[in-house]
Amino acid sequence: MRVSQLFGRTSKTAGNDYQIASHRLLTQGGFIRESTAGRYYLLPLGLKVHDRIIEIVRKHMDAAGAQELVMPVLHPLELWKETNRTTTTGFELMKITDRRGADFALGGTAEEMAVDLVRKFNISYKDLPFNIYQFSMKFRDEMRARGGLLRLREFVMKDAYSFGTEAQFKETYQKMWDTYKAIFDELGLKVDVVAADNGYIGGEYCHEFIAESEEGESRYFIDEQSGYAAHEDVAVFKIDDQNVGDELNELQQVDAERGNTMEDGVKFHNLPLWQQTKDVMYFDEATKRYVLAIIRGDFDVNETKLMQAADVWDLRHATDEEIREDLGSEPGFISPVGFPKKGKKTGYDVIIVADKSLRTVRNMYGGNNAKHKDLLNINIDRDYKADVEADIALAKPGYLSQDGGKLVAKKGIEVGNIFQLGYHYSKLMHDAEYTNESGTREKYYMGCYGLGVARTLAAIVEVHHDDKGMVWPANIAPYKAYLARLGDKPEVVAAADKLYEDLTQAGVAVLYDDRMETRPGEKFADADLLGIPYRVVISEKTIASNVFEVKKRTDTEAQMCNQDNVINILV
RNA sequence: CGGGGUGUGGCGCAGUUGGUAGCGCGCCUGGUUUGGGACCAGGAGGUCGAAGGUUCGAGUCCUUUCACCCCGACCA
Repeated sequence: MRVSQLFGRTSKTAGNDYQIASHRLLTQGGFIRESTAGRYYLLPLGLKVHDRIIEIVRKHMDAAGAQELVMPVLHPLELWKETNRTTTTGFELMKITDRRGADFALGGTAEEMAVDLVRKFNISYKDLPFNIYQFSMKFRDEMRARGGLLRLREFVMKDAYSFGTEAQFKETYQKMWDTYKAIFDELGLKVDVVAADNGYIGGEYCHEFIAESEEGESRYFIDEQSGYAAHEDVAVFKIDDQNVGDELNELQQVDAERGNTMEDGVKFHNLPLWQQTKDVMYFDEATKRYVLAIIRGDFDVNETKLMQAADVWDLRHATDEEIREDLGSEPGFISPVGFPKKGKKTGYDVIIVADKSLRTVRNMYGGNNAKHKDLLNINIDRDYKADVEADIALAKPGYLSQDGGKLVAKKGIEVGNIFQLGYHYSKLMHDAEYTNESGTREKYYMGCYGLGVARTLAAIVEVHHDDKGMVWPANIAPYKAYLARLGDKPEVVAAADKLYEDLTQAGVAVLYDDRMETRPGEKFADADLLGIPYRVVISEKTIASNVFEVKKRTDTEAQMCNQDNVINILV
């Protein structure tokens, strides 16, 4: 491709809106252009890289035995109703109505479609297991698009869906795990594989593939000794016993003229923070229930774990008014002891969720559901009962993992994930069954596997760039070589044209900077900005000494070589 | 959705107490240049995000609205 013909132009500057390296460089380099927030034009250079990534993903998916197909982008809303996901999805479903009034969802993920397709075939155990996948545009009405391609409202996702028996699943999951590792490895992205929360997708466990980056939105922990890695949402850690040997003392009501923070409690009673109860009042808008989370005073509540434990999904903090007027308690003095089962005014149910850490401490102290009233020697089971007891504690840097090593906090870009779905969809959807060996129908066991192509592209730029521009790994660079012609003298033009043709003949993808009257500095700057792996220079000087100048994007020094060498280096 | 901010040629910005819109980059033409983003001369390009209002007069003041950026909840 000749630069003079290339659609999309580089830019020397970028505005203040481009705060993230990948966003700025991809825009300046003419790889992408914003349409509206979260929706981008992918320009010829950007599309080339996008396509290379797709090729690599496809190669590995096919090698893993997955089969590519394409599903409609408009999903009948009926299907989403079947799994009740019109109300529970994390991303807002985009909806659309056709001329007959039929409702469709713009596909944001396609579990229902995959099941619907498979059940049309009346499959048997002989067909299992199999894995189908597609590359398709996904639409998500994200609350906030961010960082250029990092969080889009429209993006191409590779989404795969596996079907099999429960016994077969482990191998399928492992195969996808290995496949993802191989994909990201080939793409030049180091990823951490991290246990995470299934969220709206459903199922019991999943793993995210996260490229470590300051610009990432995913926070996770790693125990570098044991290799334990988990998303902040699900990370578990070792909780030390405190005074579990102590006798249970008698529950005692005391006046407590104190402020309503945890520190105020510590100061007033002169007792350790870990002995205090932390009581956090939530309300779930989805199920209209109050959730009282209780945890040891030196820990914080992990809201994701809490939502899992309480089986709710639209949690917010309760307001002071709700706490006072509906629940008859007092902010800062909430206690599970004698806490109402229902809201007085609203009649909404209250669920008490106790963290496991409450088993590591005895004779706790905390509020008594009234201003300036506290309780001493609170003990679970004896003084209150929890509706749910679970791990709802938030991991923090420096805590010990269950394997004993220190948890180190990291940030990164989630470029892919693999989900165990189990029977989640096959139970919710009718006829999601196969015929087993004895001729009866059984639910199949599923998994799904997502990978965002554009986000991966952005992550690669985040990891591979310097102050001059992008630095593409050779296998996904839009072109292998940037041929910069300096000067427009006929002999220079002739030599450059010839090398361009020769390299092209030899199968080297060359971006030929044939722009007339463009000065050398600008051509070098563009070569650097675009991050093409090799830069070849032809000028009067190189012609005079009968050489070509070749420089790797990552090197500072160029080398001189003859034509055969150029081709050898670049092929 | 909550909080903060911004909308003026393709891009980056200026525009004072309201007086009829400017600078840099880029683009086009001609010329001089050509190894790290040149210089000279000329030129094109803007219903100032949109709608309403106040006023003799609005980029500027008021109201409404839309879009975009940043922080939070969410995700490939």
